[in-house]
Amino acid sequence: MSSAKSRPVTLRMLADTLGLHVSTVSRVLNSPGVDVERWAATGTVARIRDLAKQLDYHPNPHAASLRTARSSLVGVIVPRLQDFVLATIYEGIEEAAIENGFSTFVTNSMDRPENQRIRTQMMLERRVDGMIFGDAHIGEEFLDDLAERNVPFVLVSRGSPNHPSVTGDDYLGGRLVAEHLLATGRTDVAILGGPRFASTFQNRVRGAIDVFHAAGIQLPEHRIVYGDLDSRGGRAATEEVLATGPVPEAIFATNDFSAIGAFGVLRDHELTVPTDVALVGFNDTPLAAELPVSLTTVRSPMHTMGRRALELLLEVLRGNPVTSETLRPELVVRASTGGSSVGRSAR
Amino acid sequence: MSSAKSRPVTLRMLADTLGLHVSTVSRVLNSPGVDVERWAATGTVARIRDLAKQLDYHPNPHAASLRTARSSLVGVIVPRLQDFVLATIYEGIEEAAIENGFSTFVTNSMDRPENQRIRTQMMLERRVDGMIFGDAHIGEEFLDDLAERNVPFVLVSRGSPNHPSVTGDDYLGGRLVAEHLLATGRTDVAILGGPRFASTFQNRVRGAIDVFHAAGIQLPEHRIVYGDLDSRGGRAATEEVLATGPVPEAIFATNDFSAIGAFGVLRDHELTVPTDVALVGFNDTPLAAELPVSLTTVRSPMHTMGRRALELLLEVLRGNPVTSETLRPELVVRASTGGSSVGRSAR
DNA sequence: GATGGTGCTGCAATCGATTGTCTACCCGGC
DNA sequence: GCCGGGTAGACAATCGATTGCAGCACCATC
Repeated sequence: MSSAKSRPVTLRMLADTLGLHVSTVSRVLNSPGVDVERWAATGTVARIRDLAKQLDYHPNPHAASLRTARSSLVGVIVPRLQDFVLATIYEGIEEAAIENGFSTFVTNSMDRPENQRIRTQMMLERRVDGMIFGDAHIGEEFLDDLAERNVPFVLVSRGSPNHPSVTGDDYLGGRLVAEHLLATGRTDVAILGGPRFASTFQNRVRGAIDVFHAAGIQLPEHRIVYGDLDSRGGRAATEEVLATGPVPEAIFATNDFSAIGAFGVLRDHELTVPTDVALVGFNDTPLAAELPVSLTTVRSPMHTMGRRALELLLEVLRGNPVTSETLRPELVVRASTGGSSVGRSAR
Repeated sequence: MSSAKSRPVTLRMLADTLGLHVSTVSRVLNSPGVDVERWAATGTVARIRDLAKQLDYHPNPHAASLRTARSSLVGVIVPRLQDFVLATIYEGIEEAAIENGFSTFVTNSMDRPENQRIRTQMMLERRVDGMIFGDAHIGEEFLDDLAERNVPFVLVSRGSPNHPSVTGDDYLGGRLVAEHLLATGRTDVAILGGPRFASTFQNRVRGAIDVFHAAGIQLPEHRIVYGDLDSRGGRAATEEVLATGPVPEAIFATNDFSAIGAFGVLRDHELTVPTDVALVGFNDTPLAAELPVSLTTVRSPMHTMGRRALELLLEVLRGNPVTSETLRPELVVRASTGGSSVGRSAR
């Protein structure tokens, strides 16, 4: 009745129906384009290829991986896929993986080192060819261990001095924000600084601080609040800013989600953006442009970052030397710093 | 110098160093708990297990899959991982997969049927044991084809009459919203209805319409706008609502992101939420609670939905009969319909 | 006419685990 | 002394593809 789940076509089936040996068929199907002539007569090549197409042959990846000890699999670990930024980076990774005949496993570490370890272990047991980490912690020795065990990997989004990575230029991003704020006349600025273990946030903060410093402005300690930066965390951090000092002229939220939380708090305190307080986010997520008061932010090439990370990993897998890459961010000025009074995207 | 990437431990190594046969070792390591006694003497079992632990043995999944024709892999296709809702569902899927010794591949279809086909094909070539689709389209024959080819799969989030699925009760969700709006005195309501091919949105709309209808209210056609519902789409849809009729008393945005777009448009038109227009979203994403005016919405158990979908798939894989499941949503009343004037979450 | 390519294809080992079938041994019972 | 029946474990085939090594035919060259 039901077209039984017919066993997949194997190399042997092809070989037998063609009266050839599996090895011949294998070589022909694995040789790209022209240099297949090296392995079989033109007619034979055609017959093999035709039959393979006709029967919809696809090699069993488990058999191939068993033999070659390569799996064309990469493991990806991110803090959290719910985070738009990481989801986008992953989309880039996955897209590039497909283009290169690779497949990816993703999992969340929730930024907890023990998860990172366990999940990495699981992926290695699955015999992935390499790993991509989006959740590197500053000063962690885990990555060094892995490198010592010769596990191929690259970092994305967050960097680490001794390992190849693809990141945004967060330091520059931070500088751009600070310069924009200075240029629009705000010198009393609070920063929602994100977790201390993430290079992204720390570099953004450093960039901003350096610019202010160069302008002769020293941000007092209570103006920088560290902590988790989802929209909830942004709310908490902003409350803290308002609780520990006078209302600042501007708030630099080092990601867009925390900016949304900040918006809410400011509104609760009957403070208007941008007249009472200017607000800047980071990442230019789609929401930034669509908020009631559109958000000034820094656009970072998240998708590209993911793509490049995968491509870098491929280089590592090929045994080629690689160097870390830094992608250039771009300031997007909108209404929340008085850029354009319309609540529309500037795109 | 560098601790060479020592070849992984194999069954044969264990067997040889213990002076046993691989088959014995295999059986012992694969037998759970007690009935291992069937295969080897107590002492032998201990020796095998100890050595396996000591050498950190992990079976080569490719070898096992080749032999057993099972991979413990599942493929997941979602419209887009950037979408918080789908990302959360996927997190649930992945979590449950890990607990059951499975691994998952995810990919985006961007809701385009040809992508769905191609990506599914790729996953089948990777020899996944089953598939989970989060992007079912109403009236599409692709899933029927797959079912006919005996590919095990389940649907999640969006349902389809003839295939097992785990969904939220979107119809009920729609009803809850409409009842709440009626109860708070709004009868002229516009609905941002989402794409027509997605059961989720369509059921939410139907639920709302049915309630109004039962109350003797017939929503005019121009009050329901269909189309993509990211924050950008929500903006466009809301503009259309305002352009094609008088300002409604309430807007039911069938997901939270479109509600954010709606917020922006209303603000541009100098309309206040909830006094001029009430606003309701759907999904209760974290942003909903943190918006300047916190958003009334419907909480749907996204994470659980993902978990159940994977568990359902496992039942299918075991050959057990399964029935679709519907998870109960919950109305969360906040400031955007006048529920609580504070911009805080009610949590 | 022997030698040596070269062009095409076959042989067989191998990757690591799973699993149906067999065997050797021990024990008790008659 | 022989038989039946466990127990503890070994043997060997198998999954499907990859790849080093031959082998053979045919032609050209010296």
